[in-house]
Amino acid sequence: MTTLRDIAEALGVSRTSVSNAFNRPDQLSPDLKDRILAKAKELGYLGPDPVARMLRTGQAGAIGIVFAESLPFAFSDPAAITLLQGVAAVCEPVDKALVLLPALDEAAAQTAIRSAAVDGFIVYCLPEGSPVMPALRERGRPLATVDQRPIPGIPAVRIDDRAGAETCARHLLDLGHRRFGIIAMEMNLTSTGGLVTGDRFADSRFSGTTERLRGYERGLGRAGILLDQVVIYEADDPGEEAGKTAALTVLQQSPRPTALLVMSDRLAIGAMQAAEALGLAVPRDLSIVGFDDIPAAAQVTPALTTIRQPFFEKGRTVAAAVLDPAATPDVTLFPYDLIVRSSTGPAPDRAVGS
Amino acid sequence: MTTLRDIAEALGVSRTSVSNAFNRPDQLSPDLKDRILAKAKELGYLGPDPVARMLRTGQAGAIGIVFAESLPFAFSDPAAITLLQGVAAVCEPVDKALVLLPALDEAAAQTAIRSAAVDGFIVYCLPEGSPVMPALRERGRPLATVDQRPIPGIPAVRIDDRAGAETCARHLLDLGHRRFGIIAMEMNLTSTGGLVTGDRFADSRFSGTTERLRGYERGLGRAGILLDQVVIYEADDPGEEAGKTAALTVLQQSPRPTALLVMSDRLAIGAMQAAEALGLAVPRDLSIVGFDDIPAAAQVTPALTTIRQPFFEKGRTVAAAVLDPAATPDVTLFPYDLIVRSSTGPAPDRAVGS
DNA sequence: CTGTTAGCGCATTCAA
DNA sequence: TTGAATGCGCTAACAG
Repeated sequence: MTTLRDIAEALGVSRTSVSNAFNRPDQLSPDLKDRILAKAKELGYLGPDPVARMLRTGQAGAIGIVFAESLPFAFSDPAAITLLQGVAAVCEPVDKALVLLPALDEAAAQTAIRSAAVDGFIVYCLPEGSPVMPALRERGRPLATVDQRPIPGIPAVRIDDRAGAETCARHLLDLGHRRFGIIAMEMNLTSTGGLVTGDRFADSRFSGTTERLRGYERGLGRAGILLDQVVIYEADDPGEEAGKTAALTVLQQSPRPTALLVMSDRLAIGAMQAAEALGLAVPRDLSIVGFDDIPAAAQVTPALTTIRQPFFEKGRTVAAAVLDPAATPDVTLFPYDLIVRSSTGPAPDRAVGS
Repeated sequence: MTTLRDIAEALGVSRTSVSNAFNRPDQLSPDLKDRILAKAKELGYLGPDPVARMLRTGQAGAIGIVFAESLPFAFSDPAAITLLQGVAAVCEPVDKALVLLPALDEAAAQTAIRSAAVDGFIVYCLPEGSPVMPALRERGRPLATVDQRPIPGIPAVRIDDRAGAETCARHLLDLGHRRFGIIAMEMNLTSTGGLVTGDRFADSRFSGTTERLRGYERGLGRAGILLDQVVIYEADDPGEEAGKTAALTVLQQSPRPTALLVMSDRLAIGAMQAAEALGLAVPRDLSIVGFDDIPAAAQVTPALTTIRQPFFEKGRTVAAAVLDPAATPDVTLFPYDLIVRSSTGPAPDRAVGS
């Protein structure tokens, strides 16, 4: 392998000059520069080794983003993709590459994190208590979190999930619904899913799940409805299929809920499929409200009522936080909006005066 | 900053032992190991510096993937996402991180490529003649390309786009269509789009675009139809909106085409929106065939007839090629399939015997 | 404009 | 088991 030094020696010039020929061509007489470049080509020099440069300069030129899931899984999540777009939108102009780091296998993740050449880490949706977090802190690089429980001293960006969920519940209450089902996201990475009771969520490792459940609870509480009185099903993964499975069970309870509070749009879309399979018309027989407002939410039929949150902006903001930690507030709370579309309507009981 | 040496000195042991304490804990007496780890913690040692280790070992533990577009754009492409899933599926088990590198700005891309700490590069859909390619070769790392013109000596994975496109044309011909419109993908990164003639495509820098056009040409040729006799519109970007714009123009030509050959599903979905806006029923008044079979193709109404290609598998294959270049054939051609759904039907003229 | 000097932090021989 | 020595390839000061 040819190095800087080889070409310096071959030419009888200093290593600095060779380095300059590549990095600061204007600090060199054009003639010398050309001779150096020519000789470099002749010797098959591949250009300054990026790793050696990093070692010398202390700059990696990349920022890492760690996902709680496996990467193929993460890519199936439209919310994560949009977030990534926001991150990329700020990294690209400042010439930082993006390094994707999965954290499903926590041991592997720790190794990956310890050996990633990055200038900082974005941490997405990690469950509480994950051993990945300590590994991250040990790297001593700037950190910022998105969509997870804020950690003191580390910039966090998120929305008020609890308030968003409460808004969903109130929307349904306002429409006259009184019998509810809840389809919950996973409580932790190894959930097997199934019917659960509200108190189980005390153990939830995912902040979004916990908060949204509390929001539903608070919202329903305004009508005197307790979580014990509602059917809760925890999905076993974030996909549409899991939502369908969940809804199939929830909708066979009696009395059948007239409204479903669903913690994510993907699950909600699955729930709509379940309703169709059961011959239930949405929203006539059943109202469904999702969460997130992923692009598909507006495209399904009927279009999904949901909570919109600004994933792209959130991505931009975390990226900026990692790039300039000093200038970043401890927690950035983004606004959310209830987007009322066609999947929610008046409670059927009401129509018959019950 | 604390280093290996600091802790070695503080403890009066060798640097080797400290290194071993972290990397080969079993090569050390448990007692010494514990003392080292304790002292490391005490001194605030962050663990072996990944960059220094890379320099020493020559392994970056990551593979790069370069996109022709900007990253936010690339992420909006369902095909790219699925490909990425495949790539991730093979990188994850072997503990390689994924480094995303945009190449829209070619100068910036060259710098990014020269300074990326990766063990190899996957190159996706780069236009022919891009200056990014030479920069990539100069790095002297394993390379593999997907969905672009194969370069001798570099493993390539793709499908036979030309044959796939020909299949689309024949399908429509078989249904009795004789008046066609073509909605083409971009010919190069700076296309402004608009109505074009077939010969313009001689200049196309994107292999998929060129090949698919040739395929349409060959297919239509079987019925004696020349490209001159069909309306061709080049979209100015890959998104649905561009497809709608294109179709709006194409469908206002007279005589109006009864069938649209569209080079991608995203454009085709846009074209369906255009048809709807013009009050044209698909497939009664207009047949549309896409390309790629992205997930949305099955979900739109009517469901899109299209060419399915195995993006996930393609991702796995390129990744494997970069990881083990020796074991890789020069070009891997994947199969494709015409998926006939509801967006294509008999030509309307035929019904009235014209 | 050009060269000299001095490490960046580590892992890997090899010998003890 | 442990340690000493060596250099991976580069760039940033600084001096000429």
